[in-house]
Amino acid sequence: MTTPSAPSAAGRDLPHPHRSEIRLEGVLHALADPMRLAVVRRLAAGPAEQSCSALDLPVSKSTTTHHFRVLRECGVIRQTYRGTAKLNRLRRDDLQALFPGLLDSVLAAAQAEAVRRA
Amino acid sequence: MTTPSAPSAAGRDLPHPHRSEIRLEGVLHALADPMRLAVVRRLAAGPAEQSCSALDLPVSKSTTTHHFRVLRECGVIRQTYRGTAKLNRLRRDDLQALFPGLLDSVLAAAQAEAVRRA
DNA sequence: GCCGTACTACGACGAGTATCGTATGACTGC
DNA sequence: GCAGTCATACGATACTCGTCGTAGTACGGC
Repeated sequence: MTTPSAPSAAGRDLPHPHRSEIRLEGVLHALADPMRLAVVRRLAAGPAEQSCSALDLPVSKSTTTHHFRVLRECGVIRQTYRGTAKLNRLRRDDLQALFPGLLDSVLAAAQAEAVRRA
Repeated sequence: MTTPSAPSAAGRDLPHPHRSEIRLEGVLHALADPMRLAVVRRLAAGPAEQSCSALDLPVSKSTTTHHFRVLRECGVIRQTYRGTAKLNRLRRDDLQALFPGLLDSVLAAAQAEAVRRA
């Protein structure tokens, strides 16, 4: 079937909360899970856009999908399709505008704790 | 029934995690709940030490106790008995030493969101 | 068209948690 | 001693969440 008005590369759209809909408690809840915090740390440290499978979490595919969905629905990451892959990137600008310094503090805290535990 | 090894009167001690035992994910989890975040905000804004009942949360006494316990066990607050009341205060120093700027960022974010919603 | 890859949707299960009511313990003041 | 206040402990309940497996959809290449 021919998609009339949809470009093939980005045919599927995913729902994202608008900047004004992002809630602090949602962001904190999303970051409070170790698996999701690890995802955010790697998105912050590595390339700006990374696919779900590139992060290779130590859980099943289903669970990986679940965590990425939580991060997206809470406004922490933005997801876009690119062929069969889905690319993820941090919503740094939106988070910085809403909660200045919060993301950086959490990332620095995570880094500090990782160093401390090593 | 006479408690044989009754903990002596004024010396009721409550277990607190040592500074080195405080985990980032625990702190974030504690702060992700709206009720607990409200408690922390009021402890930060008001007098340094406030009793449990002084905050007058819109939940039952049992639930209030539960939330204070979570905050204490995650290392966010310190609780000490004073007569019949129990005084709560933020562990600002410990949190600042472990995760510099984190608590202030969260408090500022909560304040910003409260203003935005008004 | 057919197959492989990447991700999703759905249902299920166990663990954790937020809430409550009631009963209990600790302290203060009479 | 007795009563009142503050907070706790315990059990119950309903809900959320993290995890999985299986079945299914979308895309790209053969």
